[in-house]
Amino acid sequence: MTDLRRELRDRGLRLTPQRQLVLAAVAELGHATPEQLLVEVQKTAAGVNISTIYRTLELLEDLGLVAHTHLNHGAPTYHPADAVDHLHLVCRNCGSVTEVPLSVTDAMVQLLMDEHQFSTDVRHLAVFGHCGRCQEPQP
Amino acid sequence: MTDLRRELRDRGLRLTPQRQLVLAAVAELGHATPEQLLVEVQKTAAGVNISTIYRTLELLEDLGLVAHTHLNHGAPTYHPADAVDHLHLVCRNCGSVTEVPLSVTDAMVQLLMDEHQFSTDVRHLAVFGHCGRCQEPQP
DNA sequence: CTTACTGCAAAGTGTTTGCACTCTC
DNA sequence: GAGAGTGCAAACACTTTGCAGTAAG
Repeated sequence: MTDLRRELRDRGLRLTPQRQLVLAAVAELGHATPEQLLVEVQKTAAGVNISTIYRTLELLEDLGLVAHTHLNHGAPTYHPADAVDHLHLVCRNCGSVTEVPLSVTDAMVQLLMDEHQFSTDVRHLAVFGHCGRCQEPQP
Repeated sequence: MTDLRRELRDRGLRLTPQRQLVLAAVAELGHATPEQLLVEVQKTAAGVNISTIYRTLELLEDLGLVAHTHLNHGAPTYHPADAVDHLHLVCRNCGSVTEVPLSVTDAMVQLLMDEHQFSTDVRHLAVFGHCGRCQEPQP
């Protein structure tokens, strides 16, 4: 909160109720789409517009306070950047999103760095497949 | 091609020039957006409409002949399903897409299966980060 | 000759932008 | 007060849909 104020001032930007509310909503909801965040924010400030949500999310992402992932082919979902200690498993059958520890990617991340000089941004990693309850019908 | 005809007939569907052309374009272009596929198809058949591209891609994906991946937050890219022997590395800075052997994911895929009963669909895996030429400026 | 398929145009999502007004600093 | 930030409405990019005409079987 005060953290946000400082981050903003350092860039000559301003702290507004909207920005505080969007950041709070991202923290509150876990992973939510812009539309869902709008609904949450409007519980407190009914007049807030969707375009403000988009502009604010872009800003907060720039500041490194939130991150987004594409979990489906619709709208992206946003979550607090510091809560990124998990990987998203998206079931293509039932749509469920499971979170697992990031450590499962360690070997891959290491390989990509060593052999391809590629530094993986784990905050944007979503893995598609089929969850335990929806085991793939043999194709 | 004859393969396509059979696949279609088995479902009571028809082989049309449009469907042949879209499948050929997917094979030709590697990974292309619906819009790019339209342009390619129109080189041969100028009258083809974008909605036919979408409908055909959905059908071909259903038949298991093509697959798609979201490499950026715009349009998805389609590629032949049988050419899926690589993983996409997407640079968030320069936008370049590098292909690396799927084997880099082996350890992760194994872990997800063993510990989370999750079968990974590698055809939809895109990894974001920074390529060798765009090494992440320390945040 | 039946009905799957296509082209067209219109509507639906999700996102961005220009502008005048407002509020933070 | 100066100018960053907001709400609004309109534009944009991508995708889907209803319908009447066309063509594959």
